[in-house]
Amino acid sequence: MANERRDERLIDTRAGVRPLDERRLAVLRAIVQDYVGTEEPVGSKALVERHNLGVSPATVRNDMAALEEDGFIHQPHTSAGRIPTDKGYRLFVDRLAEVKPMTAPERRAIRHFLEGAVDLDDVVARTVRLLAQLTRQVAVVQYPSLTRSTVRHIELVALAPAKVMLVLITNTGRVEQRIVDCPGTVGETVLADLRAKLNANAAGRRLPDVPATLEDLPNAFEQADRPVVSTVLATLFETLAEQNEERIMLAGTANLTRFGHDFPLTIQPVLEALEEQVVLLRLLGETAESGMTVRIGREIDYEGLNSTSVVSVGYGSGDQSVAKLGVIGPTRMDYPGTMGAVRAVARYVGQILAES
Amino acid sequence: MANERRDERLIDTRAGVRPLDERRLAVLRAIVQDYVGTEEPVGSKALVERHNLGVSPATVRNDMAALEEDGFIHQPHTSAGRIPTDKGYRLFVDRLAEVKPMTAPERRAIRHFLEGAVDLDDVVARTVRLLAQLTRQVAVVQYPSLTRSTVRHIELVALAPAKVMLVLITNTGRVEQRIVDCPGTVGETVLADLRAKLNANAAGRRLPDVPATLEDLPNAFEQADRPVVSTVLATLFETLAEQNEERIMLAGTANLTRFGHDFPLTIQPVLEALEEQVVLLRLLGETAESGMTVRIGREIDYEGLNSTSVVSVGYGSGDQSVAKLGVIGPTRMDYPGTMGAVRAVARYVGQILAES
DNA sequence: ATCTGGCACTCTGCCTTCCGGAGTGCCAGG
DNA sequence: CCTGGCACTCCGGAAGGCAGAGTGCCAGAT
Repeated sequence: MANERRDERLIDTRAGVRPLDERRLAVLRAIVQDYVGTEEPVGSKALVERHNLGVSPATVRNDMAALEEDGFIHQPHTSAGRIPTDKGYRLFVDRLAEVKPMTAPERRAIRHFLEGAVDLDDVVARTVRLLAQLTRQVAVVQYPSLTRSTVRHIELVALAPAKVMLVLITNTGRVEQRIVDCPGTVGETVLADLRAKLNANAAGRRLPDVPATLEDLPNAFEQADRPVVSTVLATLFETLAEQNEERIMLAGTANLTRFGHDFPLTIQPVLEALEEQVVLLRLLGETAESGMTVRIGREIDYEGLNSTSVVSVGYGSGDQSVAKLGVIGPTRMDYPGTMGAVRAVARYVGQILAES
Repeated sequence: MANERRDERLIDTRAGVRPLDERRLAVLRAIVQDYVGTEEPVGSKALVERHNLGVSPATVRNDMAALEEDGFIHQPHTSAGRIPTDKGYRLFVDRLAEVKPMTAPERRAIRHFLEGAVDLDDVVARTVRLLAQLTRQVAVVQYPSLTRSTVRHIELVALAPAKVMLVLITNTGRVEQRIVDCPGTVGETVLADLRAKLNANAAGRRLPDVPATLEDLPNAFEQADRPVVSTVLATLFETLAEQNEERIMLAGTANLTRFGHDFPLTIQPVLEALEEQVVLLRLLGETAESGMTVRIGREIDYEGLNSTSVVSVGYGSGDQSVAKLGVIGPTRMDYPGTMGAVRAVARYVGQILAES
């Protein structure tokens, strides 16, 4: 008994002012669960009725007072129930919640739904819809980024004597194309030669590594052809480097209507944020490289999303993540369930990408 | 005087039960304008104060009673002001409103903003944002459709011995790619030959016309290669025919918050509709081939959008329209302004597309 | 030392009531 | 055919009242 207590004390150094004993944590957990379920401030009596805490409401009240003093819960008005604060959710997520795994039928359904996809666009589209449906929140999926992918093929097409179309195809199925205006006519043989050399050197490499391997390529050509080759290479490098081409797909905005009672105020800034690709990209970008990231309320450094939480995770075809996905919902969300869904979907998209 | 009356009678045969004289129309116009401005039912007294109708409130009341009987306006409750009905807006749009042209500075701004686009995606993205901003409503832009475009280039890339990637590039800058699983190995020479023949026959043609010109192509190849050629052709035709690949871009959903006072109810079905590409495509699809189309409230045969209006128009690089764009807003919208913005934007996108 | 039952207190949410204001329809007179 | 006047209706907000839920605290029980 004494030992247990000591343990908790150690764990809780950061979390609160005073040591949190087992029961208090249980109370917090119960509050979070009930509040998420009912959307209404939860009081001591209701708590002991719905969870068998084995103590009386009065005792729970004492614990609640302590939890409030430590900033984990909060009372909208005197004589109302308690609501978890951001800090309370944080503790809940970190210590009290288990990611809820999907059931076997759910997993089958996910798998089956994603397998029907015909191309990359479709994979992303299906993923985002699925995620929105599973979590009943707003889902965001980033397209597999160019940076992390490898080159599958580079194609050059002569459109006009001095105009070449450059097509870059990645292992994730993404296709980027650019028109190159060349400084002079481009012979078909040169083009074929260049095409062959490009693919020989670049195919299979990760995009950021490509420029290094091609640096000396102009020297392999006749003096006369070097300007053209250099121009094409420049465009290629530019395409490779272009980070801001990162695209994002969104679904489930209709779920915003279930956000809260005080409508326009809550929903407007969120809708605005969702329209800004930049914001979404930054949001996903802040996801940890491995493991799931949960950001809660004020932890998000974008004002419009201060009353939302974001659960995000990387996904990829191999062990390495090539892009991120996640959901955005009210801070009052079902964290275990949401995290379970996000993790499962990420896993399966990864598999699908690896197979194709 | 008598003549004038006869004219109106003729014009109004469809619109109402009784002939509508000039003043009654003026009253309707004033009601629509005021209601759009204030969002509140408008009464007789306020009307005569704000518009110089030259008659007393009592007279206006008589006109209003008539307008109501004919179904152009409607009273939310006894002793409240009047609100235009869908039918009222219809009459307003058809007979009482002039499309409001953009001012010169506005036109310059539009032009300038769109000219900054670097590729097709960017053009569409800029267009939709611009439209949302100008109208302060939800904007929808359809990508230039494959059907109306012409082939710029067809590219074949060998990915594996029996795997070919087919890339189709259209004159509007759109790129479609497909992986073809061939029934047997494909020689590089055959591939080159096929590529050359494909482009020779198809380049410059409108997409729907392409299949006819390529029908006999397999016969130009050795017996042994015909299965491969046929497979590639089949995939190409499939890609050409695939109407449902029509993509759409959306912006301005945050403007939905300005829809009405009774929130969740109004906004939810709209958000749901906006997530359904199919619905949006059908919506745009119903736009007339030439001229602007305005659909008001119940005229839209999709339940979720029954309290919205849609203003849409085709746009294109030449005189022919290659896709549609439009905005979705509350039936209570500024029709002249919205129509002006939609028309102007469509015109400029067309120009931009034609230039590139 | 900790939990518990009891009690007085507070506050919200809802319902009812109650006007003032806006708007109407109708009628009689210009 | 228009207009001023008038009685009527109804919405919307303000004020008051009441039940219910929840709290904090204290004294007694374990």
